[in-house]
Amino acid sequence: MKKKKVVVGMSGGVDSSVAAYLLKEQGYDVIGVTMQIWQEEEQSIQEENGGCCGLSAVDDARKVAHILDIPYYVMNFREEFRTQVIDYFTEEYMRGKTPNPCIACNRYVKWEALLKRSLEIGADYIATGHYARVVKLENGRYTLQCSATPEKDQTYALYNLTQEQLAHTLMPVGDYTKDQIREIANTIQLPIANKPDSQDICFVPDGDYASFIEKEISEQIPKGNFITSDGEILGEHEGITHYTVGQRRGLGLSLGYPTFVLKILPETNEVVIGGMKESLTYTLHANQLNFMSVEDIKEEVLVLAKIRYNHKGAWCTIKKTGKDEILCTFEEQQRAVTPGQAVVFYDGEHVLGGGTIIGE
RNA sequence: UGGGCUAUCGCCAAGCGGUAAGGCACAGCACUUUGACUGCUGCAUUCGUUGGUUCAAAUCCAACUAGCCCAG
Repeated sequence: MKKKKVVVGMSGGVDSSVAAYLLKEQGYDVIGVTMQIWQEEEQSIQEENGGCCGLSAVDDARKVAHILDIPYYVMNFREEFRTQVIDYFTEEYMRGKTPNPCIACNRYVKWEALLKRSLEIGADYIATGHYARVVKLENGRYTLQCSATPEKDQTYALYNLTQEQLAHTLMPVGDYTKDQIREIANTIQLPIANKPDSQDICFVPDGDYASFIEKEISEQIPKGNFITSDGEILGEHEGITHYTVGQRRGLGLSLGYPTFVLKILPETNEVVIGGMKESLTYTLHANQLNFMSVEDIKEEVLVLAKIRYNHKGAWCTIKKTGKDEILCTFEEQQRAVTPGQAVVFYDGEHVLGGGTIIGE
């Protein structure tokens, strides 16, 4: 029987390197690929930050591919990354929303552009080093199952994948814990075994995303007023792109009690501020839905929902309120429901689906 | 111009003769493949100024300065 061919997206990090190794051990015909998506920054900065998708990655990934004795290529996805991730990122912030670039990158760059090109070169699957598991259910649908390590579960960032994409996806790392993965990397003596985990937005290595946006659109974001929910002016803000709903630090407002961003109003260029209690809500509306373990939902369903990465999850009932709109009613109040962020629904260990948060 | 009140960290604010609480803000670190949240640590050798009383004053007294309130 002919070996199945799989393209592994290699970032040069521990997880994707071990993913390649595991697949090779499992008998796949493995091809290593690093996606070139962003290449402005200095290599030194990139390395310090351990970006997940930078170009310094190429050197490391190439070394690993050599050690594993698999073919290795670099593919250019800068155009897709620019339109699907960077443009989306800046546009969302300009609209007063808070985007999640990793989710967009996964959906449109990794699982659309990379998958397409991989299939073109004869691959059966693409694989990544994500901590998640692809499973096929009895109803015939593909979905994601939470990683073996709950603390390291990355299904949230992948909720947006389609059935077609999942059918061609392998995530071998999801069956292991982070410690086990590092152990494997050490055992097979990968030079990157102790490379730190990636974090922060990969195309904003210094973490100053607000300045990045101003550079992108080459104009100054206008200042405006901080107001209370009653409309009282509290002070001046640095431009709506500097804020996100739920944010506390960096407001410079001293009202005597902790204050949070409640709403961002791009029409009036105002940022609404209030106390902890005001940031709580029982409900959430979302659209741009994507279902995974089921084709759609007709009745109300009780699910566990995550409204941000690293959210522990909260019980709620979900109910469709339109063709592409859903209402989520939580059993307990949730803090800082943030427009632009994703809400992901879990049916036990499986991803039921998710969407983009519109508001309360 | 009389009379009264108040002046303590960027903001609010304890302190009432025994050697500067706390909250907010801010900074750093941790956490984190998004933005955030959260946690930890730091943050007035000094109490409007100048004198005085006292072993000892932010705390008592005096003058000065500034602000607030009432009377004109």
